Amino acid sequence: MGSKQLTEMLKGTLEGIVLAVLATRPAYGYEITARLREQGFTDIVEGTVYAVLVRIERRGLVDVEKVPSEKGPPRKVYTLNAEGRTVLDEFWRNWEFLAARIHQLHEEN
Amino acid sequence: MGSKQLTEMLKGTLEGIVLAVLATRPAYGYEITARLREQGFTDIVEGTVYAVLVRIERRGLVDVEKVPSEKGPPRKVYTLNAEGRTVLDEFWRNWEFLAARIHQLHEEN
DNA sequence: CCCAGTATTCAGTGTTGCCAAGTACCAGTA
DNA sequence: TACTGGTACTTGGCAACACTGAATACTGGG
Repeated sequence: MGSKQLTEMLKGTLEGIVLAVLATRPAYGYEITARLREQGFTDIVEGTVYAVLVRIERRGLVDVEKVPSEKGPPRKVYTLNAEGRTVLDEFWRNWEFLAARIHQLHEEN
Repeated sequence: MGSKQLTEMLKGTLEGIVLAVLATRPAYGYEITARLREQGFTDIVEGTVYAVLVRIERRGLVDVEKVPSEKGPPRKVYTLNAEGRTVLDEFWRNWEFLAARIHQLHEEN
């Protein structure tokens, strides 16, 4: 990434970000990467997103379906399932906790 | 930490948090740990904070002074210097960027 | 003299995002 | 046919980071 700091910050949040993207609608890796790039994560690399997807699939947070593409190899479409929604909810709680503490620290400066 | 998720989220932010604490006033490791615990990071362990302090000292973000304590071994008091303030400012920028993206994602759900 | 509280250090572990390269499939073009 | 470029996924190695657990050291009170 542009900043080493931001890279470290993404650890732990990128997974939640991907889950949140999938919560709006099912998607496949290449698409998710593109969407994140549009949304400002300009330096996000495909390999990173795919690694997250492999992980959340192995942990059973998503259902996977292979869908043929006219433009290339088959897409692996990921759909957030109940388990994933639970983890996403936990992510939001943790994020809000952390954001609140950090906001407080920012005020004190 | 209580949650593995929160642990991962702390990567990259804990350093900023410590810098922010030092920005309010100089402090030593044991004290910082205690303050963070009071502020809600109940499961933060001393070893973790000390590791951050070693790192930011090695990178020249703080000035260090050994101060005798009546209650135990000498304290290493850390003071944020100009270099550290620069890194802290960068942290705030990165944090706000990330928080904005994630907030946006939260709205879309 | 031991114990609890204060205060710091350090080796080892697991998770994570990044990097780089490779594989595979298709359409258009020369 | 051969070549290029865009699409789409996989993988091995690396560095950074927070956590664990244990060790060390200093002080005052029972």
